[in-house]
Formats: sequence, structure tokens, C-alpha cells
Amino acid sequence: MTRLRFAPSPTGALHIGGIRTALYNYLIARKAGGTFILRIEDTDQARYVPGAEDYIIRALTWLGLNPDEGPTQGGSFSPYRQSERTQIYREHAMSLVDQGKAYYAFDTPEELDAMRQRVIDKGVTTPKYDASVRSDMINGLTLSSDEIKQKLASATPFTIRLLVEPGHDIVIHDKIRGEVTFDSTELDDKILLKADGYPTYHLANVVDDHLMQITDVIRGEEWLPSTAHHVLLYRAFGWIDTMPTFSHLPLILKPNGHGKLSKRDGQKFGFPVFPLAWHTEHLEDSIEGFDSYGFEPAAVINFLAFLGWNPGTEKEIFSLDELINVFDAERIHKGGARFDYDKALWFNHQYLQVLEYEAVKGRLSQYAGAEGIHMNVVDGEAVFKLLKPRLHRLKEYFTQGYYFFTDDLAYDEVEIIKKWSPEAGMLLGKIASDIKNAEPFTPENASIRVKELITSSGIKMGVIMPLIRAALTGSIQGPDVFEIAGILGQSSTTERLLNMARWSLK
RNA sequence: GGCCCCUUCGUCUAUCGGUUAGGACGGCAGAUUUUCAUUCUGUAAAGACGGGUUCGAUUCCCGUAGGGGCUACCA
Repeated sequence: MTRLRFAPSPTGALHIGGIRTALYNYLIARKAGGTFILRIEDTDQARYVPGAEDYIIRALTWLGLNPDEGPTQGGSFSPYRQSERTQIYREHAMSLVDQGKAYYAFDTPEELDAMRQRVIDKGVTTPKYDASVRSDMINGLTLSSDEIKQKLASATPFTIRLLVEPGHDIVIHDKIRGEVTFDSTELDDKILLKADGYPTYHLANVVDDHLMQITDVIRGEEWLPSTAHHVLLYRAFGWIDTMPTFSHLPLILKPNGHGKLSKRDGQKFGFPVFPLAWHTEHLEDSIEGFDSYGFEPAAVINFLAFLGWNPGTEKEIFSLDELINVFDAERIHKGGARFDYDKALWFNHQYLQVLEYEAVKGRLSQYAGAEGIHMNVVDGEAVFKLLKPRLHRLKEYFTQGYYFFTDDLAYDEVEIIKKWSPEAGMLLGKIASDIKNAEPFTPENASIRVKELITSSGIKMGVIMPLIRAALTGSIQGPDVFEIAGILGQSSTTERLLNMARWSLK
């Protein structure tokens, strides 16, 4: 049975790197007919952010990446929140101590700093708590059993460290990268259990992956170096035979290629890096998400799937279900991929084109509500049909089509002044009074009548048409003017034309 | 610095020793449009460098360079 897990840490909003990891886990689990598990790795009390877990769950729901097991849906391996499993980790850590595979360490932070300084003074650039120094430290290896008992009895804070034997190679078989070898001499005696009683990632992760019978670990490349420790842990526990496979995903890089994409990059480069908007108590700290930018979840999924993978064909548009079918872990890349916002917009544009008004109506009115726009002054569906080909984000419905929802037009005076003349104004007046009585008032009919008037007036099409457009929208560019007029309606169109006929520079 | 990973058009990528090195985004040009956008057509644009292996390397190996990750009682 294939079992995969997505195991985020609730330290804030989850960014798209995490989402892609979730997506790949989900795809592989579904393709294998296996189980997709959400596990919350909340073992760092200092970095814990209230609401982050809820955010993660809402984000996965928005994207359609629904877990089979997790804190909300439960499952036969509960609990799925590591903070609720501390007893399990403690017992496992203790069992390693009992077997001599891990040891108590009583060093204070100050003593650790002193050790690092001593090592640096000797010319070693990377101080590590390892075989070269552990005999100089205050730990279960240097203390007598009576001293240990005494420390424990007096509630002296302690950590539990993994005893790493130097001098041998640890070979990892990564499904994406092949064999990766680490020299155990380079590895430190990693802390397994912290002084606050919580486990570190390494312990909790290995214990849970084993207990939850995870078959494949798919995570970001930043975990590759510590995988050697994880293998050591599997060995120490005697779980090596059922150790999951590892796949370390390439990172998503900043658009300039400099480093991995980080949470702050959204503000910096002007695009969303979070699936959902993140609201904090301080409004200025709130951040936009793909949702608030007006992206379709399916487009975000499609875009993310292609950042580090491709099907090997020239087809690029895939629904989540199609992705499950074609996804092949063998085709996951090794190198990092830069985040390309233009491509994200293109994907979203593609998805918008196949949407019907009914599917977006709800979200549109949400946006409208937030912006204080009154949507029902015109036929929203007609507006959507007209605007759709030019939308890259649903939200642009209101920026590009603002003139449908207000009579307060922002005239592009720089352009208008180039075209406007008293003669043009007179013609606009004539057109207005003609339109006023046009029957029926349809785009087609209006088009014919207006063009006839223009032709007989002798004024150039290229002069008067931009003015008509500006009359209706304020701008000299946009969708078909007569279609706009049709949606605006006869009286509004007439009125706007008259306003332009009487235009003069203020 | 040390350890590890990576390296094809500006960007995302195809190629699993023999190709005119293909596609997409973006760019440019043209068509369509009264305009802009869309759409369509066309076009420029790439194997980091140096050694090997081989009849033949973008592809395999080594080195160099460059980029990235890790190097916490964070994940």
C-alpha cells in the first residue's frame, strides 16, 4: 500500500514551494491508488503561528488537494499533529538511549557556544557537536551513571543526541538524484529531543513516517543533507527494512534566479507567492494570495505542476485529474526552476477562457463587495462574455470594465484632446440624439446607424470612433464600442455621448 | 570555508550516443480589430568551459567555472 504524506510546519502562510511539494505527494499517492496524508509538524513552540494550520488546510481545500488522513479527517494513525504525540517521541528517544545509540546531553547554550569558540580558535571553520568534541562535554558519555541520575533527579534541562560513529559512508538512494554518499565523520550528533521535551524534526519525522507506514518521502531539496541522519535513525531503531524511499525535489527559485523563493518575494517582485491571502490582526501585515489576485486554483495547480516536471509531450494544460493520470515521478527534474509570473498569468488566462459566468459569479460579487462596487447596474454575464478574452485574472473584470459599474468616468484627456474639436462635438451630439431614438437598440443596429452618420459628416472614422469610445469608457482603447453601448443601455449611452459632445478641457 | 546537489534559447523545458537541437512563456514582425487586448501566422534566440571515452557526443566519465541547498535545542 502506497502511503505519502505532506508534512508542513505551521509557522505562517504556506508558500507555493510547499504547495508544489503537497501537489507532487498528492499526485503520486493518487496515481498509485494510495493514501495522501496531512501531518502537522508543530514541534517548534517558538515559531508556532496560530491560524497557520487552518490556513494550510484551507489552502489544500482551495486547490482540491484533499488528504485522506489528517488532523481534520482523522485516520487510523491519529493523532496527526506532532504536538499531540510528544510522548511517543520521548519513548522512542529513551529507547535509543537505553540501547546506547543516543545519549543525554546537559550542556547549556553557553557551554555550547564556548565549545564552538574553542573549535574555531583551533582553526576549524564549522564547529560540530560530534565525536571530536563530545568527550569534552557534559553528557551521558562523560558522566558516571550516578551523576546522570543525579542530574535527571534534580530536573537539570537536557537534550538527547544521536550518537554518530565517524568513519563510514552513508549511502542514500534518492529516486530523483540516484546515489548520494555522505561521510559520517561530517555529521554531528543531532539533537533528537529538545530541552523543552519536544522532538526535533529529525526524530519526529522518522518516528512518524515509520509509525504511519509512509512508503515514499517526497520533500524539498533542503532536506537532502539531513537525510543521512535520518537513515542513521532508521538503522538505530531497526527499521531499515521498511525505510521509505526518498525523493528530494528541486527548489523553486526567485525570478532572478538568486536563491530559493521566499515568503517576502511576493512583496518584493509584485506577485503572489501564497495560495490564499493571509490576514493578520495588523492590516498592513496582511499578504495577498493567488486567490485574492484573481487566480483559478486549477491554473495554480497546472502552473506549479510544470515547475520541476513535464509530461514529455507538448500538451501543457492539464486538470488535476489529468495530472494524476500522466504524472510520472521519473520525470521530475533535478535542477531548480525559477518562478515565472508571466507564465502563471498565461496559464490563468487559459483557464479563464473556458469558464462560464455562473462559475465565477460568486467570486465576482465577493470582489465587488470588497471594493464597494454595485454589480447589478448592468448585465454581468454580458460584461463577462465581452471582457473574458482580455482577462488574465478574474479580478481584472472590474479594473478593465470599471466603466460598466460607474458613471464617473476617468477621461483620458491626453488622448481626447488630440481628437476632439467643436465639429466632432457636434457630430457626437447628432449621434447621441440618433441613438436616443434608435429602435431596436442593439449593437448591430447602433453600429450601422452611427457609421452612416459618420460617413455623411465627412469627419474621419479614426477621429470620431476613439471619441465615442472615450465617451463610453473614458479611454480610447477597449472592447467593441457597440457591444459596450449595448450593455450600457440606450439612455446611459446617450447621456455619455452628450457629455463628450459638450467636453472641454477644465 | 566545509559537505551535498544542480547546469540545453532571457525563462520553463523536450532530447534517454547519430535530430535542420523540438515546444511553451516572454520578445520582435505581420494578419485580424475603428483602438487596445485576444486569436492566428512568421521570426530571432540555447547545449558554461576544458579534457577524455566513442566511428560519432547536448547526451557517458573527469576536471574547472557558475548557481543552489545544508552547516541551530528551525523546520
